[in-house]
Amino acid sequence: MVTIKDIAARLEVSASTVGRALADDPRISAAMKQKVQEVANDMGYVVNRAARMMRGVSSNLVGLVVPDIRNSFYSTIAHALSKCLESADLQLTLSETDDDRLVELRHIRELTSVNVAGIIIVPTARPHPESVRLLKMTSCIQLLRRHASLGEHWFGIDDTQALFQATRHLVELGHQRIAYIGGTTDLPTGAARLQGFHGAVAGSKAAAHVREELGAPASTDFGRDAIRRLLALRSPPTAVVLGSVQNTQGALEELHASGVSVPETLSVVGFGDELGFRWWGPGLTTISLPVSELATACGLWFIHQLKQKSANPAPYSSVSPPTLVVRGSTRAVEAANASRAPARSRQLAG
Amino acid sequence: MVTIKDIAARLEVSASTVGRALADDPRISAAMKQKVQEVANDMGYVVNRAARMMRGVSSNLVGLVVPDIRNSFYSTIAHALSKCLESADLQLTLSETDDDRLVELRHIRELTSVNVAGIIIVPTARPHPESVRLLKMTSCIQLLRRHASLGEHWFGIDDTQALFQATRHLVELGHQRIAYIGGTTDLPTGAARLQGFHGAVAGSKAAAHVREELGAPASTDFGRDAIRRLLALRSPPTAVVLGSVQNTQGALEELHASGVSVPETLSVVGFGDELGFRWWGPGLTTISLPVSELATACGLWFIHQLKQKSANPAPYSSVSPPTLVVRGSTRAVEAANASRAPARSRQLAG
DNA sequence: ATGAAAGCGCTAACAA
DNA sequence: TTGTTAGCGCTTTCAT
Repeated sequence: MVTIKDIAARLEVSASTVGRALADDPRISAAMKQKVQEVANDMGYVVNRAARMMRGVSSNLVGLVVPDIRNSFYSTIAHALSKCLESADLQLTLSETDDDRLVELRHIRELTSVNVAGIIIVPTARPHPESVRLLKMTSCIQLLRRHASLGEHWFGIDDTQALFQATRHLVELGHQRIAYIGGTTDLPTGAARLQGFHGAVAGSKAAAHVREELGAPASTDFGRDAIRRLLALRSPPTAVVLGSVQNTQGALEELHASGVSVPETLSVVGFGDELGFRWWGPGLTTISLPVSELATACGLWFIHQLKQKSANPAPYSSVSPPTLVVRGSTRAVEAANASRAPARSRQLAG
Repeated sequence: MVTIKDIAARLEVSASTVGRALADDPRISAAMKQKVQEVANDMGYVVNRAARMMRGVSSNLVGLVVPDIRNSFYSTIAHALSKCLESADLQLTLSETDDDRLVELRHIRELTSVNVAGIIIVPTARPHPESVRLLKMTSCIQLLRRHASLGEHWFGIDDTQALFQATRHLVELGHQRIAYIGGTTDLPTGAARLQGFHGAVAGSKAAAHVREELGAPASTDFGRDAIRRLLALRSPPTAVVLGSVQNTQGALEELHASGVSVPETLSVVGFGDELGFRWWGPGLTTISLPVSELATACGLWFIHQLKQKSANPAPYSSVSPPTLVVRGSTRAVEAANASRAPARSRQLAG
């Protein structure tokens, strides 16, 4: 490895001169800078970040901590952040937690030990106290999910609004037996989405016939099974709204496999707008979330915050609005349906 | 930050004792190790990797360099590697090149400057000479794509075989006017796939009626446009085989949008087996690639190689076989079709 | 079984 | 404008 000393030796100047020249220090003459640059290039010099870090400067590494990068939400985020941080000469490191707080802790430990410039995290449901302690010492931004103990910096999506819109759409189409398939309320996102769902049916005729299937949000299997259970009911729902991408994917597979006619028998509103949702059956009506924009906003803010380098940057949080994309998988309950099915339900309710 | 010295001070021993205890050095008494561990935990000590690295030890960072993490190939790889490396206490850093050799160079520079333990890379078509030089100094494994200048370590897929199988399937179904949509031959993968396609039609009646649409493999738009062009031909193909995931996705969207009946009018073989390909129209017949397994194998090998820490590890490369998954989007040319269409083609060929 | 001390490559305070 | 020197936290001889 060629070091600053090697360059200094070759030019017969001191190491600090070279160091300063490389750092574009105003005290160094242009001529010297020029020469240093040349020799550095010639010898193939690359800074040793480790050494630099020992002088207190934090690294140019930014930790991204997500549950699973295969989830397109997170790969979209990783991409957007990577692009964004690149312009500030920052490198992204990737850590996957699998939604396990111990794995999360291990990764956070790792990240602190390499002195990351900061951490952008989609936290697990209840982070380990030690994780919390470590994150307090770093500049940390939360993404999508928000956990109070991890500080005020948060970029997220209005999950309540998302499910409210989705469900409202079904209510307005006249659906009364509406089911929700989504994550449990452990995660703040799960709770918020469920709340949106309830908010939308509240006060409508649908309120009495609502059914929830809550499970692991990151599992396609759960989505599949939930659909199966719903279809097996004596009076199955006429519409279903999904509360997570994976659950949606599982549900779509099951619906496709079981040959249920959508939207004739069942209206479906998905969560997220994955590639392929457009061509699922009649086209999936779904909630589209501005994930990429969110991540970019987060990255920009992170860089900004880093530049300030004030010990306690102003807390900031932002919520982005979701959009409902209406395609073919939802329609108004048919007259026949409306007279037959609700009659049954009414009995149940009464 | 609590350092080794702080622990030493508290225990009233020397820093080296603490260091050794933490490193589980055999010369330290069990009792001392015990005490050191306790105090370290108590004070919340985390190693300073930068300091450690200055002592010559390379970091626990492994650079993963891919074109675009949103591509599910690469996110699958990132996931598998991350899981795999985690067990060896290694961290993955993520770099996206966008298939731009200058961006690639920047990232590789960055990675060398943080002294990564190694780099796992899906190289661009023609890496910059400086990139090549830098990579020579690191332990580097190539994934999927292979560039001779980057050494012998490579884990990939038999691309030729993949397209051979896919195309052969169509030939055996009696198709004669078969089109190929895929990447240009700049990339070794593109060249290999095209070769597989040609190999499969060679000697068959289809050989004379083959048509190629070569473009950007990472572009869904190209797939969309290519399909449009093919359908507009006076004598359009009866079957099409795809040579990249994104091209496939674009093609599927276009076919869905334009309402072409598959497989009646056109048989389609996709590339890769994405979530959603199963439910596209009649189910997409496609080439499934063992990407996750590949990445795991690569990760395991990387760890193995790291442990050897011999200067020149034995070069190794491995090719994994693809599998053809037959679903509804391909079928034998109909009798009517077989008599009508080829008649036309034969005139063209004659 | 433990301690003292040197030094990794770089930066920054202090000198010249 | 450039040089000298100290020290970041850790590992690793060499001593004890």
